[in-house]
Amino acid sequence: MGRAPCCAKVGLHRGPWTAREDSLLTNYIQVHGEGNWRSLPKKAGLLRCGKSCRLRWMNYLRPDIKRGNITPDEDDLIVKMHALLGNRWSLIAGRLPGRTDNEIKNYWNTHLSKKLRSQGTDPNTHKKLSDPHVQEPKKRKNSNKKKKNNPKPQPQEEPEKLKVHNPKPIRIKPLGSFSMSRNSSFDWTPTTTTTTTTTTASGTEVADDPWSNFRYNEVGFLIGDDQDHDMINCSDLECHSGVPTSNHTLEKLYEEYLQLLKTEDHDHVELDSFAESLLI
DNA sequence: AAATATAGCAACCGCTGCCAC
DNA sequence: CGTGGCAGCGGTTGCTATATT
Repeated sequence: MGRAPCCAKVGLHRGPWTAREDSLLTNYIQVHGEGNWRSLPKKAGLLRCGKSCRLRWMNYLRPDIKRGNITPDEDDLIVKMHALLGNRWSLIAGRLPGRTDNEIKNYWNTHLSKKLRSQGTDPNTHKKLSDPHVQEPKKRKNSNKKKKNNPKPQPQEEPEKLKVHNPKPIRIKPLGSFSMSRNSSFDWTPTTTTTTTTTTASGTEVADDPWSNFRYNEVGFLIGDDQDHDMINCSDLECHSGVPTSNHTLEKLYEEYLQLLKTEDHDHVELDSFAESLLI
């Protein structure tokens, strides 16, 4: 089909990112902000496809990324959100501050689907399997025949794991007067790194209520009534501070969701419609 | 200790939807 | 209204690390 590829493949770097490339990309975005991915690599002095730059930034370099150690609460939330939303990883990720869609997708595929299966639940339908052992995940095709040929050029060191929270902006489908602009970018500057901490490997600060994550992240996702923000970001500081948010429907929504979940054998139709409402 | 299998995750690919013209 | 360009998303692949034989 006549469409040109997103970038010319010739002369562009592919595969793992080097520390220098990471640095170039990070520095550029810190100065100019996100967006214009197509032209970004050229301006930043990177021999990368814009798409690749975007992915690297979104999944690895963003300062608000929280890496590793998915907590049991997050685990539980992912399962519940998946039951509602299916494989809409970006939506699920939007409710887990600091987590990326890619990370959640990987976590689901490697951990949660197996866990559910072992519990006798079909990870796709979230219904009980008649025989938990019937549907084993299919084995991977490649068995790593060729190894060590092309050692991965690892960055000299892991990017610093900043304990910053800028809950991921969520793309919301336009509804009425409220619309999203795809070109919106959050203006992150290093000064924002003073925001509060979140989960760490050694200890979690997640509240006892497993839905606290859900609740506060919802704030960052649905606000928009009284402002013209296209993408809403909400720091932990704001979200944990107890300051009432501008949207009471959030609480309502959350309560409604809780009610639905409380009923053990919840009606799927209701849940589906609730999920629909989340998408709007 | 070496070979092989498996797990985990970063990155790529290609499609879709939105927006501007 | 149709078309093209772009960003974003989800599925898949490829590579490394770790476990097992």
